[in-house]
Amino acid sequence: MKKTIFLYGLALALLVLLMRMIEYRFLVRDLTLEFYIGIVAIFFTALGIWVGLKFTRKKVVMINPDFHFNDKEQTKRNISKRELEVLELMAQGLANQEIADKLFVSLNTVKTHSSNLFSKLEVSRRTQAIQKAKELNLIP
Amino acid sequence: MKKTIFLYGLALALLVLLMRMIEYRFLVRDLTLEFYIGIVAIFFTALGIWVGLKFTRKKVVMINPDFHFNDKEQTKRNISKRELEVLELMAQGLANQEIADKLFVSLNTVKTHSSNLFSKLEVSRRTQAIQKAKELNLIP
DNA sequence: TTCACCATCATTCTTTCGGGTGATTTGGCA
DNA sequence: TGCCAAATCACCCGAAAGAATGATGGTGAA
Repeated sequence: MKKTIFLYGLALALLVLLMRMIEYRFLVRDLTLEFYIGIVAIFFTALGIWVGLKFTRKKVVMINPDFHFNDKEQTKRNISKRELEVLELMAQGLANQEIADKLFVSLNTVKTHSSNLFSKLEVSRRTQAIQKAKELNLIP
Repeated sequence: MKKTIFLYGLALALLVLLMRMIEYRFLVRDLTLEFYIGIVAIFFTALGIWVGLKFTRKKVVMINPDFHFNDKEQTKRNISKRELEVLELMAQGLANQEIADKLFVSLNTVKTHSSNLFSKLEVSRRTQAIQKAKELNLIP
Protein backbone atom coordinates (compact mmCIF):
# COMPACT_ATOMS: atom_id res chain seq x y z
CA MET A 1 0.00 0.00 0.00
CA LYS A 2 2.72 2.42 0.99
CA LYS A 3 4.66 1.29 -2.00
CA THR A 4 1.77 2.07 -4.28
CA ILE A 5 1.33 5.53 -2.83
CA PHE A 6 5.02 6.10 -3.27
CA LEU A 7 4.92 4.95 -6.86
CA TYR A 8 1.91 7.11 -7.44
CA GLY A 9 3.71 10.16 -6.14
CA LEU A 10 6.75 9.21 -8.14
CA ALA A 11 4.66 9.04 -11.30
CA LEU A 12 3.25 12.48 -10.60
CA ALA A 13 6.72 13.89 -10.00
CA LEU A 14 8.06 12.32 -13.16
CA LEU A 15 5.20 13.73 -15.16
CA VAL A 16 5.85 17.20 -13.86
CA LEU A 17 9.50 16.81 -14.63
CA LEU A 18 8.70 15.62 -18.12
CA MET A 19 6.55 18.63 -18.75
CA ARG A 20 9.17 20.99 -17.48
CA MET A 21 11.63 19.39 -19.81
CA ILE A 22 9.30 19.74 -22.74
CA GLU A 23 8.76 23.33 -21.81
CA TYR A 24 12.35 24.39 -21.35
CA ARG A 25 14.37 22.10 -23.49
CA PHE A 26 12.41 22.39 -26.65
CA LEU A 27 11.44 25.99 -26.10
CA VAL A 28 7.81 25.22 -26.58
CA ARG A 29 6.51 27.90 -24.35
CA ASP A 30 3.13 28.42 -25.86
CA LEU A 31 1.59 25.14 -24.88
CA THR A 32 -1.83 25.84 -23.60
CA LEU A 33 -3.16 24.92 -20.22
CA GLU A 34 -5.63 22.68 -21.96
CA PHE A 35 -2.81 20.71 -23.45
CA TYR A 36 -1.26 20.07 -20.06
CA ILE A 37 -4.57 19.14 -18.59
CA GLY A 38 -5.23 16.77 -21.44
CA ILE A 39 -1.95 14.96 -20.98
CA VAL A 40 -2.35 14.71 -17.25
CA ALA A 41 -5.97 13.66 -17.57
CA ILE A 42 -5.19 10.82 -19.92
CA PHE A 43 -2.26 9.66 -17.86
CA PHE A 44 -4.03 9.69 -14.56
CA THR A 45 -7.20 8.24 -15.94
CA ALA A 46 -5.25 5.19 -17.03
CA LEU A 47 -3.50 5.12 -13.70
CA GLY A 48 -6.83 5.51 -11.94
CA ILE A 49 -8.35 2.62 -13.80
CA TRP A 50 -5.41 0.48 -12.93
CA VAL A 51 -5.49 1.46 -9.27
CA GLY A 52 -9.23 1.04 -9.16
CA LEU A 53 -8.99 -2.47 -10.48
CA LYS A 54 -6.07 -3.41 -8.32
CA PHE A 55 -7.68 -2.42 -5.06
CA THR A 56 -11.17 -3.60 -5.64
CA ARG A 57 -10.58 -6.99 -7.11
CA LYS A 58 -10.57 -8.50 -3.63
CA LYS A 59 -14.08 -7.29 -3.04
CA VAL A 60 -16.14 -10.28 -4.02
CA VAL A 61 -19.66 -9.49 -5.09
CA MET A 62 -21.97 -12.24 -3.94
CA ILE A 63 -25.49 -11.45 -5.01
CA ASN A 64 -26.82 -14.97 -4.85
CA PRO A 65 -29.01 -14.79 -1.75
CA ASP A 66 -29.05 -18.46 -0.85
CA PHE A 67 -25.32 -18.77 -0.72
CA HIS A 68 -23.48 -18.72 2.56
CA PHE A 69 -19.75 -18.86 2.39
CA ASN A 70 -18.33 -21.77 4.33
CA ASP A 71 -15.42 -20.19 6.11
CA LYS A 72 -14.96 -23.24 8.28
CA GLU A 73 -14.03 -25.30 5.26
CA GLN A 74 -11.75 -22.55 4.10
CA THR A 75 -10.01 -22.48 7.46
CA LYS A 76 -9.89 -26.23 7.75
CA ARG A 77 -8.31 -26.61 4.36
CA ASN A 78 -6.04 -23.61 4.76
CA ILE A 79 -7.24 -21.99 1.59
CA SER A 80 -5.88 -18.48 1.21
CA LYS A 81 -7.77 -15.47 -0.12
CA ARG A 82 -5.79 -15.45 -3.29
CA GLU A 83 -6.48 -19.07 -3.93
CA LEU A 84 -10.18 -18.40 -3.49
CA GLU A 85 -10.04 -15.65 -6.06
CA VAL A 86 -8.40 -17.99 -8.51
CA LEU A 87 -11.02 -20.58 -7.71
CA GLU A 88 -13.86 -18.21 -8.44
CA LEU A 89 -12.45 -17.12 -11.75
CA MET A 90 -11.77 -20.73 -12.58
CA ALA A 91 -15.41 -21.51 -11.87
CA GLN A 92 -16.40 -18.80 -14.33
CA GLY A 93 -14.76 -20.82 -17.03
CA LEU A 94 -11.71 -18.64 -17.45
CA ALA A 95 -8.43 -20.07 -18.66
CA ASN A 96 -5.34 -19.68 -16.53
CA GLN A 97 -4.00 -16.94 -18.77
CA GLU A 98 -7.24 -15.00 -18.48
CA ILE A 99 -7.18 -15.37 -14.72
CA ALA A 100 -3.61 -14.13 -14.72
CA ASP A 101 -4.59 -11.06 -16.71
CA LYS A 102 -7.54 -10.37 -14.48
CA LEU A 103 -5.51 -10.61 -11.29
CA PHE A 104 -2.52 -8.76 -12.70
CA VAL A 105 -0.16 -11.63 -12.02
CA SER A 106 1.79 -14.02 -14.18
CA LEU A 107 0.56 -17.27 -15.64
CA ASN A 108 2.98 -19.16 -13.43
CA THR A 109 1.50 -17.64 -10.32
CA VAL A 110 -1.97 -18.73 -11.31
CA LYS A 111 -0.66 -22.19 -11.96
CA THR A 112 0.94 -22.30 -8.54
CA HIS A 113 -2.26 -21.16 -6.86
CA SER A 114 -4.35 -23.64 -8.73
CA SER A 115 -1.95 -26.45 -8.01
CA ASN A 116 -2.10 -25.66 -4.31
CA LEU A 117 -5.86 -25.47 -4.56
CA PHE A 118 -6.09 -28.87 -6.16
CA SER A 119 -4.10 -30.50 -3.39
CA LYS A 120 -6.10 -28.68 -0.72
CA LEU A 121 -9.36 -29.74 -2.30
CA GLU A 122 -7.96 -33.22 -2.93
CA VAL A 123 -8.70 -33.11 -6.63
CA SER A 124 -6.57 -33.18 -9.72
CA ARG A 125 -8.50 -31.21 -12.30
CA ARG A 126 -10.05 -27.78 -12.41
CA THR A 127 -13.48 -29.15 -13.23
CA GLN A 128 -13.38 -31.34 -10.14
CA ALA A 129 -12.15 -28.41 -8.09
CA ILE A 130 -15.17 -26.38 -9.18
CA GLN A 131 -17.51 -29.26 -8.36
CA LYS A 132 -16.05 -29.78 -4.92
CA ALA A 133 -15.87 -26.09 -4.13
CA LYS A 134 -19.57 -25.79 -4.86
CA GLU A 135 -20.32 -28.76 -2.66
CA LEU A 136 -18.29 -27.24 0.13
CA ASN A 137 -19.99 -23.87 -0.32
CA LEU A 138 -16.76 -22.15 -1.10
CA ILE A 139 -18.22 -20.63 -4.24
CA PRO A 140 -21.86 -19.94 -5.17
CA MET B 1 -20.43 3.87 -24.44
CA LYS B 2 -20.73 6.99 -26.53
CA LYS B 3 -22.53 8.55 -23.65
CA THR B 4 -19.66 7.79 -21.35
CA ILE B 5 -17.16 9.31 -23.73
CA PHE B 6 -19.34 12.36 -24.01
CA LEU B 7 -19.64 12.71 -20.26
CA TYR B 8 -15.95 12.22 -20.00
CA GLY B 9 -15.21 15.02 -22.40
CA LEU B 10 -17.78 17.17 -20.68
CA ALA B 11 -16.02 16.64 -17.38
CA LEU B 12 -12.73 17.65 -18.92
CA ALA B 13 -14.24 20.77 -20.40
CA LEU B 14 -15.89 21.68 -17.12
CA LEU B 15 -12.62 21.25 -15.30
CA VAL B 16 -10.82 23.54 -17.69
CA LEU B 17 -13.59 26.06 -17.31
CA LEU B 18 -13.39 25.78 -13.55
CA MET B 19 -9.69 26.44 -13.59
CA ARG B 20 -10.06 29.41 -15.85
CA MET B 21 -12.63 30.78 -13.50
CA ILE B 22 -10.37 30.28 -10.55
CA GLU B 23 -7.62 31.97 -12.43
CA TYR B 24 -9.51 35.03 -13.62
CA ARG B 25 -12.23 35.55 -11.12
CA PHE B 26 -10.22 35.36 -7.98
CA LEU B 27 -7.13 36.85 -9.52
CA VAL B 28 -5.02 34.00 -8.41
CA ARG B 29 -2.56 34.21 -11.21
CA ASP B 30 0.46 32.71 -9.59
CA LEU B 31 -0.85 29.16 -9.32
CA THR B 32 1.93 26.82 -10.28
CA LEU B 33 1.78 24.19 -12.97
CA GLU B 34 2.17 21.60 -10.28
CA PHE B 35 -1.01 22.79 -8.65
CA TYR B 36 -2.99 22.41 -11.83
CA ILE B 37 -1.53 19.02 -12.48
CA GLY B 38 -2.32 17.95 -8.96
CA ILE B 39 -5.96 18.96 -9.27
CA VAL B 40 -6.38 17.31 -12.62
CA ALA B 41 -4.54 14.21 -11.46
CA ILE B 42 -6.78 13.75 -8.44
CA PHE B 43 -9.91 14.42 -10.40
CA PHE B 44 -9.14 12.09 -13.23
CA THR B 45 -7.78 9.42 -10.98
CA ALA B 46 -11.13 9.33 -9.26
CA LEU B 47 -12.86 9.35 -12.59
CA GLY B 48 -10.60 6.58 -13.81
CA ILE B 49 -11.37 4.46 -10.79
CA TRP B 50 -15.05 4.98 -11.37
CA VAL B 51 -14.82 4.09 -15.03
CA GLY B 52 -12.66 1.08 -14.26
CA LEU B 53 -15.21 -0.20 -11.79
CA LYS B 54 -18.16 0.52 -13.99
CA PHE B 55 -16.96 -1.73 -16.73
CA THR B 56 -15.89 -4.65 -14.62
CA ARG B 57 -19.08 -5.34 -12.73
CA LYS B 58 -19.84 -8.97 -12.30
CA LYS B 59 -22.85 -10.45 -13.95
CA VAL B 60 -25.13 -12.46 -11.78
CA VAL B 61 -26.04 -16.01 -12.56
CA MET B 62 -28.79 -17.52 -10.50
CA ILE B 63 -28.73 -21.23 -9.92
CA ASN B 64 -32.17 -22.57 -9.20
CA PRO B 65 -32.32 -25.51 -6.82
CA ASP B 66 -34.97 -27.60 -8.56
CA PHE B 67 -33.84 -28.79 -11.92
CA HIS B 68 -36.07 -29.23 -14.93
CA PHE B 69 -34.43 -30.39 -18.07
CA ASN B 70 -34.72 -27.90 -20.87
CA ASP B 71 -35.48 -30.06 -23.90
CA LYS B 72 -36.27 -27.02 -25.99
CA GLU B 73 -32.70 -25.87 -25.75
CA GLN B 74 -31.53 -29.35 -26.53
CA THR B 75 -33.67 -29.45 -29.65
CA LYS B 76 -32.79 -25.95 -30.67
CA ARG B 77 -29.09 -26.61 -30.41
CA ASN B 78 -29.34 -30.10 -31.92
CA ILE B 79 -27.59 -31.71 -29.01
CA SER B 80 -27.69 -35.50 -29.25
CA LYS B 81 -28.22 -37.95 -26.40
CA ARG B 82 -24.66 -39.11 -26.53
CA GLU B 83 -23.39 -35.57 -26.36
CA LEU B 84 -25.55 -34.98 -23.33
CA GLU B 85 -24.06 -37.99 -21.61
CA VAL B 86 -20.59 -36.69 -22.29
CA LEU B 87 -21.66 -33.30 -21.01
CA GLU B 88 -22.90 -34.74 -17.74
CA LEU B 89 -19.78 -36.72 -17.12
CA MET B 90 -17.73 -33.69 -18.06
CA ALA B 91 -19.63 -31.69 -15.46
CA GLN B 92 -18.72 -34.30 -12.89
CA GLY B 93 -15.12 -33.35 -13.40
CA LEU B 94 -14.10 -36.38 -15.38
CA ALA B 95 -11.30 -36.26 -17.90
CA ASN B 96 -11.92 -37.29 -21.48
CA GLN B 97 -10.16 -40.60 -20.93
CA GLU B 98 -12.33 -41.36 -17.91
CA ILE B 99 -15.45 -40.49 -19.84
CA ALA B 100 -14.30 -42.77 -22.62
CA ASP B 101 -13.83 -45.63 -20.15
CA LYS B 102 -17.21 -45.01 -18.61
CA LEU B 103 -19.05 -44.96 -21.92
CA PHE B 104 -17.00 -47.85 -23.37
CA VAL B 105 -15.86 -45.82 -26.33
CA SER B 106 -12.51 -44.54 -27.43
CA LEU B 107 -10.87 -41.31 -26.35
CA ASN B 108 -11.22 -39.94 -29.86
CA THR B 109 -14.94 -40.43 -29.79
CA VAL B 110 -15.26 -38.49 -26.59
CA LYS B 111 -13.16 -35.76 -28.08
CA THR B 112 -15.37 -35.58 -31.12
CA HIS B 113 -18.49 -35.39 -28.98
CA SER B 114 -17.05 -32.71 -26.79
CA SER B 115 -15.84 -30.72 -29.76
CA ASN B 116 -19.31 -30.80 -31.26
CA LEU B 117 -20.74 -29.85 -27.88
CA PHE B 118 -18.48 -26.85 -27.60
CA SER B 119 -19.54 -25.52 -30.95
CA LYS B 120 -23.20 -26.16 -30.21
CA LEU B 121 -22.92 -24.39 -26.89
CA GLU B 122 -20.80 -21.66 -28.45
CA VAL B 123 -17.97 -22.08 -25.99
CA SER B 124 -14.37 -23.10 -26.30
CA ARG B 125 -13.53 -24.76 -22.99
CA ARG B 126 -15.09 -27.53 -20.97
CA THR B 127 -15.44 -25.32 -17.91
CA GLN B 128 -17.40 -22.81 -19.96
CA ALA B 129 -19.48 -25.59 -21.42
CA ILE B 130 -20.45 -26.73 -17.93
CA GLN B 131 -21.29 -23.17 -16.92
CA LYS B 132 -23.46 -22.60 -19.95
CA ALA B 133 -25.13 -25.98 -19.75
CA LYS B 134 -26.19 -25.20 -16.21
CA GLU B 135 -27.54 -21.83 -17.23
CA LEU B 136 -29.50 -23.46 -20.03
CA ASN B 137 -30.82 -26.16 -17.70
CA LEU B 138 -29.26 -28.92 -19.68
CA ILE B 139 -27.61 -30.35 -16.59
CA PRO B 140 -28.47 -29.89 -12.88
C1' DT C 1 14.09 -10.64 15.47
C1' DT C 2 13.11 -15.12 13.91
C1' DC C 3 9.81 -18.13 11.87
C1' DA C 4 5.81 -19.60 9.38
C1' DC C 5 2.96 -18.48 5.79
C1' DC C 6 1.50 -16.17 1.74
C1' DA C 7 2.15 -14.33 -2.77
C1' DT C 8 4.86 -14.05 -6.46
C1' DC C 9 7.50 -15.91 -10.51
C1' DA C 10 10.56 -19.12 -13.05
C1' DT C 11 11.92 -23.47 -15.40
C1' DT C 12 11.25 -28.00 -17.07
C1' DC C 13 8.51 -31.74 -18.39
C1' DT C 14 4.41 -34.53 -19.15
C1' DT C 15 -0.31 -34.96 -19.90
C1' DT C 16 -4.59 -33.35 -21.41
C1' DC C 17 -7.51 -30.48 -24.33
C1' DG C 18 -9.25 -28.81 -28.34
C1' DG C 19 -9.31 -27.83 -33.50
C1' DG C 20 -9.33 -29.69 -37.96
C1' DT C 21 -10.14 -33.25 -41.07
C1' DG C 22 -11.72 -37.45 -42.79
C1' DA C 23 -13.55 -42.12 -42.65
C1' DT C 24 -16.77 -46.02 -41.44
C1' DT C 25 -20.78 -47.97 -39.54
C1' DT C 26 -25.52 -48.07 -38.10
C1' DG C 27 -30.43 -47.14 -37.26
C1' DG C 28 -34.41 -44.82 -38.73
C1' DC C 29 -37.20 -43.04 -42.23
C1' DA C 30 -39.17 -41.52 -46.73
C1' DT D 1 -33.87 -49.35 -50.94
C1' DG D 2 -31.33 -45.33 -50.57
C1' DC D 3 -30.53 -41.32 -47.86
C1' DC D 4 -29.42 -38.91 -43.48
C1' DA D 5 -27.95 -38.07 -39.05
C1' DA D 6 -25.77 -40.18 -35.30
C1' DA D 7 -22.11 -42.46 -33.45
C1' DT D 8 -17.87 -44.24 -33.83
C1' DC D 9 -12.78 -43.89 -34.48
C1' DA D 10 -8.23 -42.19 -36.33
C1' DC D 11 -4.36 -38.88 -37.00
C1' DC D 12 -1.98 -34.58 -36.52
C1' DC D 13 -0.75 -30.46 -34.18
C1' DG D 14 -0.63 -26.65 -31.18
C1' DA D 15 -2.23 -24.78 -26.96
C1' DA D 16 -3.35 -25.27 -22.28
C1' DA D 17 -3.10 -27.50 -18.01
C1' DG D 18 -0.74 -29.58 -14.37
C1' DA D 19 3.35 -31.58 -11.51
C1' DA D 20 7.63 -30.77 -9.37
C1' DT D 21 10.92 -27.88 -7.67
C1' DG D 22 13.23 -23.81 -6.26
C1' DA D 23 13.64 -18.96 -5.22
C1' DT D 24 12.44 -14.28 -3.35
C1' DG D 25 10.06 -10.71 -0.80
C1' DG D 26 6.51 -9.25 2.42
C1' DT D 27 3.89 -9.75 6.70
C1' DG D 28 2.19 -11.05 11.02
C1' DA D 29 2.77 -13.66 15.19
C1' DA D 30 5.63 -15.42 18.82
